[in-house]
Amino acid sequence: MIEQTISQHTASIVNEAFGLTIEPASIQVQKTLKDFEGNLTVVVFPFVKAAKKSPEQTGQFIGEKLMEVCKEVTKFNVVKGFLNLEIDSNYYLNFLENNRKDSRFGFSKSTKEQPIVLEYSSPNTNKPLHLGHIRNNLLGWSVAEILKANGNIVKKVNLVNDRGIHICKSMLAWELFGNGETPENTRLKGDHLVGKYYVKFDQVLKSQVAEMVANGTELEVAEKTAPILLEAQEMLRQWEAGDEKIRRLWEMMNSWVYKGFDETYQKMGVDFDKIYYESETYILGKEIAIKGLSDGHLVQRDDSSVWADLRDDGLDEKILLRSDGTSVYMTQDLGTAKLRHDEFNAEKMIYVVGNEQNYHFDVLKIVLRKLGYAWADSISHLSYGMVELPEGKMKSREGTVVDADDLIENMIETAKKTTEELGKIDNFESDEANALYHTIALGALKYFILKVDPVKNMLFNPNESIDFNGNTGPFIQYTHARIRSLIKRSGLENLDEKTFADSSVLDKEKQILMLLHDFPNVVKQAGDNCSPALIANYAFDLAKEFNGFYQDIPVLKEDDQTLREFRLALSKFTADVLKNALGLLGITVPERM
RNA sequence: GGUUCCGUAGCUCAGCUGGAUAGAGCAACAGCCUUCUAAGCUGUGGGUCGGGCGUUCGAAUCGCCCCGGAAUCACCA
Repeated sequence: MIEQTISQHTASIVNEAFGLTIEPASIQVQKTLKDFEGNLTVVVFPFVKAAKKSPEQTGQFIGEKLMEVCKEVTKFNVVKGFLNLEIDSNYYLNFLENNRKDSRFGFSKSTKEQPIVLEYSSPNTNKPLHLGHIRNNLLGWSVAEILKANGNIVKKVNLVNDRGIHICKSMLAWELFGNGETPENTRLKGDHLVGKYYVKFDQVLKSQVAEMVANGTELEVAEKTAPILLEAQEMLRQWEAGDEKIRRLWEMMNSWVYKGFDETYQKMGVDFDKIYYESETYILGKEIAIKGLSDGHLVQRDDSSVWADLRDDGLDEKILLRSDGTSVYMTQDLGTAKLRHDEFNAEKMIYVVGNEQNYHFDVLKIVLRKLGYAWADSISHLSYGMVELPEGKMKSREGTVVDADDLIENMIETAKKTTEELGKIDNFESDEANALYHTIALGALKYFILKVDPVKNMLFNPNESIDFNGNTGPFIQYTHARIRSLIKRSGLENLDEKTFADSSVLDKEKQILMLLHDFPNVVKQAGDNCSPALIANYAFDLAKEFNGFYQDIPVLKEDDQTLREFRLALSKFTADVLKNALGLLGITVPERM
């Protein structure tokens, strides 16, 4: 990388001339601002004191020295404390030569042996997926791809929350009011059917509570003792006792949900290497707690409940075993963490879970550390913000959730409508057209979600839907398609044997080359920060730079054969990088659109 | 109340390991389709980077204090 070369040279120049020892990595070499001449800029303020010269003189001095030792630097100028360097176009042409045929440009080879285990999705099986789950799923899948691109082995796991009181609520309501409805005889997607009865339960519960209150019961009491709620709790007890009839009902309804989820997962393009079911893992963790107690890391109270005391770590006390000896959510997570760590020999374990559980993961790590597990610090929580609607938070009770399936269907419909209006598909087969609608719709949705920094809450306005113009997935897809068509029309698809060492390069082309040159860095940074947003914004910058330039330069009409071929090669490489970048976001690029 | 996170243009978001005149897109306005895809391009207007103090050659970026918003603090998951 040219930036590093310059850093190193600068460090040794500064060391020799001013006696200042400085880490090359801490020297700032950044892109030169648009309005100044040059490509890369060294910030020389940090050396001024040691140089005992003015910033301008210091810059001048370092610039002259750099010209001597660094052949890639062809010119320089100094503005205040900024040393602007012009980099030899041949450097970027060589870069193009050496990388443009590499279909995995920007990605590292796998060098690791231990995998990173990444958990995401982790749905409840009592209702269909909504927009919040979409953010989780897209983030998880994309981060997995980005980590792979950085040479990691990644195992994607899903811990399905398939048991508990919420499931029993759906089951009970279906039993009472279902009239034998099934996905087959209602033609409803299984998860939606089950979700319908979860809502039904809530309605009945509410009316029972209202009735009790009207008859003089206190609200708080009513909310805890409504008949249908007691019945659901009884059902959970029977489930835990292994009651055959309840188990059969449970299995049947869960199987409906899984089928529905699979369909949604498939549409989103996400998948898993392993699926855990909480019904199989919820008992784990108890032993860990018991052992922790006998090892003296935990304390037992008079009612025989078991607690972890985290007050030394600035947190509170946390219960791990109830007085009846059963485990809580935290205890289960201790168990599944250990299971996962042992099963995969994981180097790292990442949990993609919403930021409402930040506290939970803080506690989880500290408890594991307290219990003496050395790998506690290999756990990290990839926390992400909520998706909010213009009215505020999504609330399932108030019917303000944006359903995942509905949203995807709407987007595909919009993509279809827009495409037809633009008259783009006149010569498409219907299969290709349908595939295109899906590609564009999902491209828009994925980009919309992933371009936002994960830690931030984000806003989704269903009325405005998702745009296809501007800083969007379809814009980048469009740029790619346009390049592919350009190459196709040129009849020069195979440029692999050509070299462009002597081509003249325009400033704007250099800008594009510099962006392409940056891609491996961006991938690395995205990996370090687990942030698809960096990739998304990079892809947009690249597409915009390309579009803005080649819009007005006639590539195919160019008389100079070498220049034409150079521009085509640059275009093709840009298309490949766009494809690679979007691939990390799960966005596919169409050949034409 | 304690803890954590967020606050940048009318709206949605970049920029944050301190660097030059804070950037995009949308919306608004003005142009560009006999020229490789107009899902595009070019231009105009729009900002006390929530507020204050501090650190320094330099702060949207770091520290402290306020203000506003969110999450969380269960023998729920």
